Amino acid sequence: MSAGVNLKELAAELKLSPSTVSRALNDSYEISEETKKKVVSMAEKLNYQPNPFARSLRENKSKTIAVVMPERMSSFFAKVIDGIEEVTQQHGYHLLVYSTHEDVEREKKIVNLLMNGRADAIVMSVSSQTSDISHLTRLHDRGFPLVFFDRICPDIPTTKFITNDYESSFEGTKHLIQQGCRKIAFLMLSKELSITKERYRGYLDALKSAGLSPEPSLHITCAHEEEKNIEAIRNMLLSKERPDGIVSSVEKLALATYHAVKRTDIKIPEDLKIISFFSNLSIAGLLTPSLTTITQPAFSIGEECAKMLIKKLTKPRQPDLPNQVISIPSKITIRSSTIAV
Amino acid sequence: MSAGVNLKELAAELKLSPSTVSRALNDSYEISEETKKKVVSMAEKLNYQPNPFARSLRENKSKTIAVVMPERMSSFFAKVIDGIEEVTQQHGYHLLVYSTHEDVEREKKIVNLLMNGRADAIVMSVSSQTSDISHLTRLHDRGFPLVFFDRICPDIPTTKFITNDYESSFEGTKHLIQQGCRKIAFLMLSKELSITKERYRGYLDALKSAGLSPEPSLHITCAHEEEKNIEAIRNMLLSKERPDGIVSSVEKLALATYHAVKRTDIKIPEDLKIISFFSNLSIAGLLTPSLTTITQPAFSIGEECAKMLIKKLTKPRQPDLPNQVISIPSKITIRSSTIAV
DNA sequence: TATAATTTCGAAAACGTTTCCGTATTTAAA
DNA sequence: TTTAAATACGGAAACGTTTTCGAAATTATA
Repeated sequence: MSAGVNLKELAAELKLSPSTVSRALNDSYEISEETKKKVVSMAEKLNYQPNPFARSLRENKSKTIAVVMPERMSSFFAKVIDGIEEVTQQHGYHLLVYSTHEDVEREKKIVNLLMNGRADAIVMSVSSQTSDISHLTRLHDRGFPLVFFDRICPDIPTTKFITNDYESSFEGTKHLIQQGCRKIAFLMLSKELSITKERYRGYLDALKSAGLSPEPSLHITCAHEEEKNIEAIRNMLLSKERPDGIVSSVEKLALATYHAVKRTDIKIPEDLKIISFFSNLSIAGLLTPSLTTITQPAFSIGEECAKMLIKKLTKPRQPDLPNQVISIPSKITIRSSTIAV
Repeated sequence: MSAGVNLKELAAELKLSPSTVSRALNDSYEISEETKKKVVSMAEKLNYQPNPFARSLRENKSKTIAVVMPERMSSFFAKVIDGIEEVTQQHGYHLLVYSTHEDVEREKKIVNLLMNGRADAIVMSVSSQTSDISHLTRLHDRGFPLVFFDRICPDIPTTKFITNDYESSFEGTKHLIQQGCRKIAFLMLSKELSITKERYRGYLDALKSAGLSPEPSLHITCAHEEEKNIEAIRNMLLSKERPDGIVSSVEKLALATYHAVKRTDIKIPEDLKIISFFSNLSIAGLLTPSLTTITQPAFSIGEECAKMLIKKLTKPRQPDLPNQVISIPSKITIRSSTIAV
């Protein structure tokens, strides 16, 4: 491992004290322009790189933000992180990224590890197993900057970024009804999740306002293995109460539905219409038939999370992150899977 | 922000010196079992969390590994990172993740930032623009632990993890030929990339061994926007030299091909057969027709990268990372897109 | 019993920054 | 001309660990 010069050596080379060099590099007003020039040019010549740990130790901040999310293999989360990175990188921040794999125990472990100050803030989307949120409240109670996105904890008084889950789901369901559906299924992740609650509520209200009543056997909760999901959906599709429409509150289950349909002789959209929350637009257009989607503004959500945190972390005397829910609307794109025939 | 006790305060509480407490917590042989118990239990009681920066500064290591890759929105890279995380997490390492967005300037910036020791090692897959590799050689020359995967730099003498690109491409092309294709196109990312070179070579050799000759107009290089790719492929499909088979060396271009085909009346596999390097298996089976794939062992590649680095970083006197290319075979799964008709 | 070895712990240095404090020199104000 | 303020820098402490060195107390050896 190579050394590289440190501040003391750089100072010796310049015949200046370390304090002066440090101040010169940090553009302090106490240093003359002349010596600043000298210091900067020598620093470049010797390729001086400040030690981030010494700096973190002294300043008590790491210039690092942690992202904790349930999975990586999802275009939604990938885009959110891209959005976060876009703004944090401009401010010289680094990103620690963790996947909980939908496992609350892993989530707890990660959060507890992060409590030691390795990161200056956390942006988080909870696992589908997370119902006990004591590890997160503890974090927040300690004054640790924390924002949520998508899968939020409503009870923790901090800033949360979501899409208009209720309205999108309502509109999506309404769209199915307008296209003639009368028995509409709802596919979801764990019922604990904020997003499923909201989307479920939107779905129910849309049914109600159309005079339709929900059918419990048409409400499917996500299992861990894809194959199980496919079979559960297939069974529903072949059951007595078979639906003529599906609202999927999560990308994964829309794909599982297409798999399930492939194993039957059901035709989309003739026998079954489907709309889904979905982020991978390229794929949505490629499915047969192409899928009507509710697209969440993933990149923007990431950007907004990051902006909020950067402001909190870089401005001098910022108040706590306000207890508010910021909603960025989704966009419904109608494709073939919901065309009335 | 909350404090939490530090070592000195913990020591004061125990009426011991900081050095003793430190040694007790690190299970040093110099400390009696009795005081170890006391220290550990008090540490738990006060929820003592060692400051990672003080530790990093003192020990000159960060327990952090950086991952630098060209994009996040790819199931291949997502799976690789999952694999890396799987083993690093077990050893208490953290992951800094960076996306270059296929931009070599961003890649350089990131690599230069990492030179200051924020991470103990880097696992890297270069951008498609990367031809000048001086930023990477400099890193390696300084003795910085560095491994490559997938898109490697052959000229940097360190460990690289790839799949059997040449053979897979050869076999994939051969498969098309066996299914009756005679004019086979090749879709690729930048020609600079190790993977395209190898896969292209496999493709060419397969053509040659079948007595076929390559047609330059059937070799398409990836552009930045998806739409451009789709149009380029569509133009090729409608040109005079239209192919009856396609080998796509990258997932993105297989999807672009399906988009392009949708805009013509060409039928897969009747008029055109296609095979592609592809990681998103669920999607591959859902495309119409389902796509014959060459699946890289993404998760394993990630695991192996991490294992190699962990060994280097945790064992006491390890030699430099050996200059070798480790290949983990891909798996070809034949689906409908290459069925002879 | 005297000496050597072992066990168990403490004091202090070190890691590389930033910043508080002090001070010499120069410039402005009285 | 005398005093006050501004400018430009150095010395040293501090951040929270780990570890080197040393030493006291205990145990084993001669």
